[in-house]
Amino acid sequence: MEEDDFTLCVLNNARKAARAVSRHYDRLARQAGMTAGQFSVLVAIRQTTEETTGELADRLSMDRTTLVRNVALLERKGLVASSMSSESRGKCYRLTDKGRTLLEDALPLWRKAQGDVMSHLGEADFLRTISALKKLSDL
Amino acid sequence: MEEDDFTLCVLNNARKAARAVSRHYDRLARQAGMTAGQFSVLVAIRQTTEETTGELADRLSMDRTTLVRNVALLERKGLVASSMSSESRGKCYRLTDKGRTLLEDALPLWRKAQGDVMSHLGEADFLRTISALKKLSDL
DNA sequence: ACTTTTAGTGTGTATATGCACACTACTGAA
DNA sequence: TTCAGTAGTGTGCATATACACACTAAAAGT
Repeated sequence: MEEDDFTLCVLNNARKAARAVSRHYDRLARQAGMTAGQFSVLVAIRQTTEETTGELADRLSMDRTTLVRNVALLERKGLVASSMSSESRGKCYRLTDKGRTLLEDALPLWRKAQGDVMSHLGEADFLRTISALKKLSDL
Repeated sequence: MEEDDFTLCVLNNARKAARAVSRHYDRLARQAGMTAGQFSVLVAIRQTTEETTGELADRLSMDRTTLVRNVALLERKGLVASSMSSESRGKCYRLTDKGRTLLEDALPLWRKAQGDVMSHLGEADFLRTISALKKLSDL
């Protein structure tokens, strides 16, 4: 029967995994003067051309208002600049030079973190894990 | 060569997945008057016999101080009670009757959430995903 | 023209997360 | 017996997360 096996709780396992991963990347990111979350947003903005805040938030599976505050922080730090988009009445964001440089500094640390996970999981499981996470994201 | 493919960023994907899953479970949990995170901690405490705060935190891959505040909140809500352990100089936690009842109320919602994920992933992928998440947790 | 819909913006409040730090009390060795 | 180590506790600060709510302005219907 096996009802209510909490070792199979997706919530628990997903949060535990995210906390563990975040901690690992965070410790490295701090060496470059930012948090892991900030790194994620910077990367997302770098890939952006003309995305509205809501679209960017969707791409990160993040609440729009969460992103607003994250980006506001990055603007205060001088890493990101915003302006109104010509079409589509939305804001758009871009990295400042400082932001681009900082991201460049953080890249070797990111590569190390990725390598750490890779060697922890093994190459085959690494790709399977990524794809499992992606599938969960569009729940 | 394919250097620096951020679609393979473990941090990004893990956080995205956790946000998506948390949101889903959270919306259901709120119907029972708690958050998804509180549900997780309540479940963990229910399984506890004589665990110190640090051990409980480890089991959740959560920082000890984060857990302290989560539990303090649950105590204020009257769902959890704490006392000093006889051996091992640590605190130990237990559900109050109110906590046990609330958890009971939340169970059908939890089962629905698990079912939603199950049907989103398919049964085989479900188990593979859980095991991938577990592996990430002890990074 | 004006009013409604709609696509976008931001703020208030509550919770979650973790690092740095400080505190307390057993435990054991000089 | 005092004192260093250690296993535990909690707080200050900064950030992250999301829901409810309120606001603004473009688009579109009448």
